[in-house]
Amino acid sequence: MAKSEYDPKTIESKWQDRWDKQNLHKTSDGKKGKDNEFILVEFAYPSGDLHVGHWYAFSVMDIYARFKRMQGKNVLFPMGFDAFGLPAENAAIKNKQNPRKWTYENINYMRKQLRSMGAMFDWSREVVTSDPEYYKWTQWLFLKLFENNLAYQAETTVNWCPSCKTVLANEQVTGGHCERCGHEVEQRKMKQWQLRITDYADRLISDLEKLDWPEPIKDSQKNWIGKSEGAEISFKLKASSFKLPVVKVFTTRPDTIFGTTYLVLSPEKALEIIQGNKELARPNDLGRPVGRGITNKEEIESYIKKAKGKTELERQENKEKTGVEIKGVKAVNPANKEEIPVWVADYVLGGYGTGAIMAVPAHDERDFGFAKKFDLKIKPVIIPGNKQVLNTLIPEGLPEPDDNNYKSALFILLGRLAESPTALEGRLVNSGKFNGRDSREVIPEITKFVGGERKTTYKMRDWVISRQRYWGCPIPIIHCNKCRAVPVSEKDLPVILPDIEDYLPTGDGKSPLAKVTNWVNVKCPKCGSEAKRETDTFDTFIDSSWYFLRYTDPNNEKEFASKEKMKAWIPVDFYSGGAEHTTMHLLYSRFFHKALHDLGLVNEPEPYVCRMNRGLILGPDGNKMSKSKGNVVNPDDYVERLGADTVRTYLAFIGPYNEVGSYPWSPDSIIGVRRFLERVWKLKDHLEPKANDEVETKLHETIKSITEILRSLKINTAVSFLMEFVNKAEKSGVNKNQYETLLKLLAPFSPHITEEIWHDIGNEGSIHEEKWPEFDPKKIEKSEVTIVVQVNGKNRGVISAKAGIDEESVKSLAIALPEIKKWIESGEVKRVFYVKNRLINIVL
RNA sequence: GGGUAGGUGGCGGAAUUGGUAUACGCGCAUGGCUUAGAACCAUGUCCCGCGAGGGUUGCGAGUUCAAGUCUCGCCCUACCCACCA
Repeated sequence: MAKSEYDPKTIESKWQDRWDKQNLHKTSDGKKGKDNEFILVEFAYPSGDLHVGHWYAFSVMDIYARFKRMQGKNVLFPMGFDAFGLPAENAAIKNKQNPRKWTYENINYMRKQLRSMGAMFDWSREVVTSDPEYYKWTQWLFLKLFENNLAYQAETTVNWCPSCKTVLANEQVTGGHCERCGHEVEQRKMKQWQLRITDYADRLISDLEKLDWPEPIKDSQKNWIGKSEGAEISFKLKASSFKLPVVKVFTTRPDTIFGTTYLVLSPEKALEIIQGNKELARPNDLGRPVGRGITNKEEIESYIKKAKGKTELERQENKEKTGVEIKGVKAVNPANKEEIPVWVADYVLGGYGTGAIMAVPAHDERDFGFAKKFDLKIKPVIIPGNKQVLNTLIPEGLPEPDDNNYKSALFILLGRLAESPTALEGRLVNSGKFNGRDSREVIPEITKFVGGERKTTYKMRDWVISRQRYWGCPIPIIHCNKCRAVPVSEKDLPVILPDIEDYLPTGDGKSPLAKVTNWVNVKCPKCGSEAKRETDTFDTFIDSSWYFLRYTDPNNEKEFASKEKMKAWIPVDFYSGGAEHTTMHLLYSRFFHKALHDLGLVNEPEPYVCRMNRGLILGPDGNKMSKSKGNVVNPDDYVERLGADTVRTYLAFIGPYNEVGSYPWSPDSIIGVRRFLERVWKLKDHLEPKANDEVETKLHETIKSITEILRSLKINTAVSFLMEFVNKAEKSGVNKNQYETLLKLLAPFSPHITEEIWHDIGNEGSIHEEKWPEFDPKKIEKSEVTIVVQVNGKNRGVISAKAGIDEESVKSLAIALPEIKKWIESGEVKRVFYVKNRLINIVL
């Protein structure tokens, strides 16, 4: 055993080669006496370069997977590429490259980089979503949804990104901008393929209860789905000489209906009504266009035109309310038969609820703002039940309302309420026979009274899945004039994405594939007449909605995955990924899985038992890494300079992995980890023949702590426990046995250096196939404990004593201490609190 | 405006869940080895005070023998969502 320098570069590539040759990371579908454990990390997007974020995502989870494997689990830890989609295509176009060529070159390069991490990925199960062997099954699964009416094509208002020249799903628009390119998104009416995710809204919420997920993730999914329960209530419209249709409004607060002082229609809804659209507003008895009762039609039409021209961004930036009254028309409040004005305003959204609201300015801030601006009536109908709120509304000096002054107090109260609305609960006033009732309790009764219907609405919309872009999975549908949308027959799958020269997005609402006439023109599979292929491609999130299923059976040519293999691995035991996917991929794939479950294609209703969102690595300056800020850390440089083991262990050490924190990369701190590994390395030349008892105790404490901590992924403290042990070992000496245990504990973090030393000190076989050390509870039982002595809750001294010592003995030992004596002399001991083996507090 | 998570040294962060606050690492300081460096070694490092001692977990109150941890009020930060009735 020769003394040598720690040289990670040589060691790391040496072991990576050997592990490959030994097939060390190949996972079988079941091992005798071992439980299967599926540990999943969101697969890589082939953006071209492995950045620190990838390292953080994969290498820390690799530590966890290795830990589980050493603990005796049969661990599946696969890797693949989410290779289709906008970002790859946009990047390829920017680099004037064919998207296919660009993507596959990136994948090859990234595979190499991923290898340098020394992760235990089972590459034999690799999945690439743009491979026909994979997307054949994406198409097949889609057709199952289509056949069962879970996929449909419909004309709706959709998000259109003029820069990416395609539609986007709601989830892919943030703050009115395209999630991918950042361009402003427009609203367009287009016929698009959609999936009925809204049918699953309730189950997507209720099944969250079954999952072992952090509450914040559940909350934001619930929030996104946005369930709200309320009622639809009809308001009759009235004009001097014409009957007009009924308008339905959606409200969560039917209890406030007596306070409705006007009605507001969204521009979309108003258009339907003034044009006499039959769908939502029935034509009047005379069959005449309903718009005839309206006296300022031009004004309204020009307002609607303007409002619809606004982009999302303009709406958001300009919260100043605008609107126009529909003159000559009144609505009848069904609660009190009052005639109230009808307005059009774009603060009411066309796509939510019924696209029309009853405005209650006294109890809704938005309505209040609008009423103030246009000088509309404000009528309070609830007085606060909350005393505090009540008191802020009563002028000082006025006694609290009692029977005598009730009327005057109420009068003042209502005046105040009309001046500034408060979202309230309390007692109803101005509400006819419901006066005095509790506002919440009365909701069902009032709803019934006005002929309303209980109704639940969701913010979430159906998932728009077609894209007018080249680089995606073709939608396996053939359009025939007679038979309409016909599925491609199973034997003809996959519909191969043709190689084309002219792949640039066209912007005319059609995919570039539409120009490939010899591909587009086909015979109808049903009737055999001339037909055309669907030319849109799938949203990438379709590809990623089921990739984890394919990992269980990646080479199956007959099925997307066999039931048997899925039974062995699904549901995923642990899923780690980015927080940005909480309301995208994570929601989509839960839905997708549920749909497949309903069709009997998968066994489980939920795909992921346990989910954790990881945090973010920031640049050294504390800002999000970006090329423009020049703070991008290239992990390859650090691997080259300090070694992969150092980078992996540093990323584990940087902060807790079980929280969505953001941690700045510190070029200084990482050196501390390298020093630590150097010290582990040097220790091998200084092994003692005999075990030191203190070191032995520390070792077993370390085993215990690390085992507990790794389970919860508070992995940063695991590294510090290892450091503490090495500090101790350097001071007091370790023997070979203890050192080997240390190496095993360190092996998941730093697989190369530990393997090298493991062999260097005379072991055969891989350290990674060793069993995880177990601690001996007897060895961590302390014979001596340090007990803190407090006087009146302040630390005044410590005593050492035998573990398990009783209160009386501790008390007399404590009182005997000189530094305690002087405190006690000044008073009489009244009470004593003793926490076993830890603390005694003497209260004077 | 809504939801969620947080505020602990110069910095990243610990704290057995109510029991010695600042573990571990970085940085810094002093000394050493070295021609020189530091990715080396040793010691020190929350603040005030010469000292006994006192103070300290965003601010203010409260509960408790004991509070970073529990309760209430306020302030601030980050992320996600946002005219969703």
